[in-house]
Amino acid sequence: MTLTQVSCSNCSLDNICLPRGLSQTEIDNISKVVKARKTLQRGDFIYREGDHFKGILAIKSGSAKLVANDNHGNEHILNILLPGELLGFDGLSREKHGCAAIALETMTFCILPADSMDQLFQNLPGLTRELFRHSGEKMLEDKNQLVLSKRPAEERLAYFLISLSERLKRRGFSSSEFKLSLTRQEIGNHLGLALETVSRLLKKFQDDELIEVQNRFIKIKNLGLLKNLLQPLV
Amino acid sequence: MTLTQVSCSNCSLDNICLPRGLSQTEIDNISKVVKARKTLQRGDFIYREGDHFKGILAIKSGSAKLVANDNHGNEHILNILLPGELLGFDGLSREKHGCAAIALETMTFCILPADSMDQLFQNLPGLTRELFRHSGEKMLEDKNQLVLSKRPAEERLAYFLISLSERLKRRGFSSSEFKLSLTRQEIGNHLGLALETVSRLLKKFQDDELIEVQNRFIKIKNLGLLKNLLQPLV
DNA sequence: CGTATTATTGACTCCATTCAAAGATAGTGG
DNA sequence: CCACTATCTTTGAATGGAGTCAATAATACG
Repeated sequence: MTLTQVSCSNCSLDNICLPRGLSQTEIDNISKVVKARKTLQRGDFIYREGDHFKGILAIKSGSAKLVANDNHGNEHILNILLPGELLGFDGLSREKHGCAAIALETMTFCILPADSMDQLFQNLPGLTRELFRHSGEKMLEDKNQLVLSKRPAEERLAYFLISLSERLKRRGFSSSEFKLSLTRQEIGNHLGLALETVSRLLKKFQDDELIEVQNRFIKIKNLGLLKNLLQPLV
Repeated sequence: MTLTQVSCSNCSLDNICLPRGLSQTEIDNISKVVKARKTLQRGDFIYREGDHFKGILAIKSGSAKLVANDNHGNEHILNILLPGELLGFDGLSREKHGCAAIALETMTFCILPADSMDQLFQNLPGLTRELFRHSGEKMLEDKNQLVLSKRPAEERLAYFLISLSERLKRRGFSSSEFKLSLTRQEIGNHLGLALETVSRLLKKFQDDELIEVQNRFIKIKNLGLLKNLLQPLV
């Protein structure tokens, strides 16, 4: 993979990515060390479990999944990452990645290289705080997922759809219509459900006129009712 | 609660707490801002959900639980914290705590105050890295829990016992005999199981001579066999 | 010593899984 | 462009693991 210099100040993600809330000088400083990698295709590894930590990544376009493997060869999809979101934190503590990141579709991303991070900590306390903020945010999401994992199948799937919708909205995409770049298998894996259960529930949601499903395209028809399904959460 | 000045350099937790791997000068710098709070009792709140973030805490003695509440009044125990472990990260991103922390038994802790953190980031990149390391560590644990939440009851309980044992060992406590400061209810809540299931499984583990249970005292008799139960994990 | 909380044990029920088979979709090469 | 294949999705029927309900026993606590 080749690296190219990027400019954060004219990036289309400027106010949803790292620099959010930083001064122009600070952004210029970041620009100096941020690199962009070229395009990946569905199934390509962004990094593998055990890979040396090379930095925090920001998704510019496309999406990715974080995957942990147990020693029976089962994949566990821990997280889905959308444009403007950061990944790589799983490599922060041990210099090695604790799980793999895999492209779900054609995607591009930027890198905040590990070797310049210490220097950034010293020069840009604002960035440091922002990174902590982001990592705290990720932890809260994990907590939510953990609470969710104890809830019945219907709630899990409803929450999954709502959460995707809200995250897409936050990034300026349509929150009511989107394409899932995941198979039923992958959704089920992520939520701890059998793929058949996912299929049945999507059908049920459609029958109840909460959503419209066309293969991997989802149209949310009644967000209110969908949210009612997870009354007990949040 | 009253705060008192502490010295990190002669703390009994010196090499398992924050300062691990920092220079003497750096430790002295931390000492200047770290405060200690007085003793809490079982059931006391360390902080509540929604409380303003006041800093990262380090447990000196005793244990605590992190609890999230859904809006039906159900508690969800997200994590158990042991001596030498850090908490408070859930308040880092939004300046407000995302969950509550409650003492499980008599306990004491130190505080790295929020208002001195920016200053520390600038002066002590080593500490910043250490904090990131710790927060990354916590995220890996969360990932493990997430993977675990999809596994059958037996594996979840086995993993819970093994994980406690290993964490206690790392901190210099006995890894084969310890007191659970949790009720069956709380264990079940944490693992997403009914309290009856926890009771039945502890009995089963005892019948299989993996452990010895005496109320809340646990003695691990055959760690190897216990670990076999979770072949598929880690 | 008596009361409240916590733990054990059994019987029954149900949600989600597994197994199985058929149908739809996407991608490939002739 | 169509046929062919691999992959993914839907749907039904049967099974089982863990939950719920209920009653008793043990422990902790004032």
